[in-house]
Amino acid sequence: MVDRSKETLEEKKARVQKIIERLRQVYPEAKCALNFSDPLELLVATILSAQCTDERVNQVTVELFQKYRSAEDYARVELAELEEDIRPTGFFRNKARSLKALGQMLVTEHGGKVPDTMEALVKLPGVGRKTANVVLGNAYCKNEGIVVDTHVKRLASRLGLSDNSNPDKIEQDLMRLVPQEQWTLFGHLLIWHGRYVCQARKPKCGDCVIQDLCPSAE
DNA sequence: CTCCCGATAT
DNA sequence: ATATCAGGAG
Repeated sequence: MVDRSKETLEEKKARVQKIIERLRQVYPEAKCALNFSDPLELLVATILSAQCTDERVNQVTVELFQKYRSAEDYARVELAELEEDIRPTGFFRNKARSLKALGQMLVTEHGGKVPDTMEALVKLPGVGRKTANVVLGNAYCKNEGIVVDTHVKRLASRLGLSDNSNPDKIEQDLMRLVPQEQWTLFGHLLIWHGRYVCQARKPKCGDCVIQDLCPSAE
């Protein structure tokens, strides 16, 4: 199907455009699956989404966002109480510790608001480039990077778009292949496709619309 | 690299 | 039984 050994950079960029066009047709609704109504809610939901399905996060945040309406609310709450409020999302001790420290830092360093730059976001506790990219792309409509989560990591590898295993290096590889204005869209499309077709355990290559563009297709 | 967390799918 | 789920810190 795809002989990647003798594919030039330009050919690979063209293949990426075909991938984007096809996935756009299949997933016109692809967007952030986490429910939120402001940057703080999205930041919190994204931290909770680590090693947890979006569906479960959305269940927890219904009540969480009614109780915690500002950075101050996270900064003030007793750690044990916050742990119980987010327990079903897993890693609840680490996440609760991050959220409380995050709330405190937002209050002391950013006037209680979520910053809108990569530099400031990744300095926040529990926030790496993946989480920062989700907030920048979906709450602030900025294409400062590409979200590399478990789905994007897996699909970038299977599609032969990166040979690296480090998420930051994968992101750099992808940013060279995708025009900046498509960075956020690209992440959503790969995540949708990874969730429904190109699954981790048993990819449904028979149902895949980019099978002929994939060096790993069976 | 390991650890953190537990529900669900295979 | 084991792998996986919109990761990040030590």
